[in-house]
Amino acid sequence: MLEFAILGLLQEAPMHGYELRKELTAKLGAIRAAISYGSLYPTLRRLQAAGWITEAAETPATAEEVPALTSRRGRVVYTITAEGKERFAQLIAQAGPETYDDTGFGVHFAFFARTDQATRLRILEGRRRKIEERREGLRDVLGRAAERLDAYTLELQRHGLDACEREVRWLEELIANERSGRAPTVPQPGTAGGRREEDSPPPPGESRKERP
Amino acid sequence: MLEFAILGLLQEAPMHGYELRKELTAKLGAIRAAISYGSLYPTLRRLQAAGWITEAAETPATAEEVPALTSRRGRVVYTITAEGKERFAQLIAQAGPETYDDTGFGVHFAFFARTDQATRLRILEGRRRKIEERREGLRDVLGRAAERLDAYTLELQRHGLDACEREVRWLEELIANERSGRAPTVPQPGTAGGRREEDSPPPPGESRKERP
DNA sequence: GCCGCGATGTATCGGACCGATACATCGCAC
DNA sequence: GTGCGATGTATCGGTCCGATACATCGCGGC
Repeated sequence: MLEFAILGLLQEAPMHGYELRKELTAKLGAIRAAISYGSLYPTLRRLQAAGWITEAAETPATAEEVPALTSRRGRVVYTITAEGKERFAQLIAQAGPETYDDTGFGVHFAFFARTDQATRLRILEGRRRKIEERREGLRDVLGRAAERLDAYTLELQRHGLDACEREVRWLEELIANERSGRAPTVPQPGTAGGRREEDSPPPPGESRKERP
Repeated sequence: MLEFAILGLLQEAPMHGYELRKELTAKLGAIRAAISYGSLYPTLRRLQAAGWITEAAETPATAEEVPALTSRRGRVVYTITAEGKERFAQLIAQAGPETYDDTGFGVHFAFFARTDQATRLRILEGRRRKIEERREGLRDVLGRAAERLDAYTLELQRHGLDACEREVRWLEELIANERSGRAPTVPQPGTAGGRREEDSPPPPGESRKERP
């Protein structure tokens, strides 16, 4: 998951760790609290070892001025490689069942602007199915096992059920939108030619179809 | 978290691993998919080593009938000890900031029937504060950094913001309800006078001192 | 002048939890 | 009589978190 998010973010610009964490937190704020350095740095090292990103100590722009007086630990800037972009594309293409759990879905969704329409649709439908299953499970418990559970547990289930129903509706809208809207499929990694606009996705969701 | 949930569940009845997982999944279905055996069994071992639960191989009721013909691996039934109950009470009393994240809150909430009212209130308010902070963060991003993000990411934030607002409202209701005396449930009065027989709520400091 | 303090910045360590996997038994439908 | 899904116990590698440590920088207050 983190690997995917990092590769996705670094395609927008090279960054150092701290910055990466901030951007990650901003982009994924809706689904995760904040990425821990305890996972970020080891993952960066792993990605570098795999050749998907390169690491470069920041050169002090004021060149010879500041030599090695205090052995300043410079910021380390990470840049994605061609292999890294390839890897990212591969991860998108693979997008399987693990992509449908809460975190996995959220992270993939956050990078839908870099995902082709067919895959977007596949992920949205997979997620919907998963949530529908969870919804049925909750309905079962609320129906059949209600008397075995205390009132607080039941209230928790009700709240969860409500969230499920709401998310299914949200997904329905997104799916309908994706299908009808003619998907100006965004910058495809690999297809070198053409526009390098990083955000020109189709307008998703939106739709204020509230009861008037 | 798992430790807490196991100690809580085993106070209702002794169980073996498989059963424990099923009950756990039913009780926490709203917040977690399913507990993995890869965490369940090691945790059981840890709890046993700490003396909070005891492990007993199930005795084949049909005693001498089935000796050691196939070296039948019997089911292992776990029972909570007095120290275990103490530990559970202690975990409730400690309930700090880690209790306010998604999973931690959910698990604690699921055992509110075994939690005294003051602690319930503290947890609900801590959770509310936390969600309010997340909400403000999302509003910030949607307000200030909106043009930096693509339409999908924005839609994700909007959906997250909506969920936050909804949860805050839910918590408000629960808190008001908790303060105004009795009744765990929020919207439905439903369950009238029924007394639960299996969950005897005799937690550390329940009963009187209610503020009508 | 200098002192604390919060933001920036890199990094490690132990532990919690997951997903895949393995293996064995039981009852039942085909 | 055989396959197959539910029941049942268990391990292993890997991901990620929370706590912690340490260093620099700019700023306001004393």
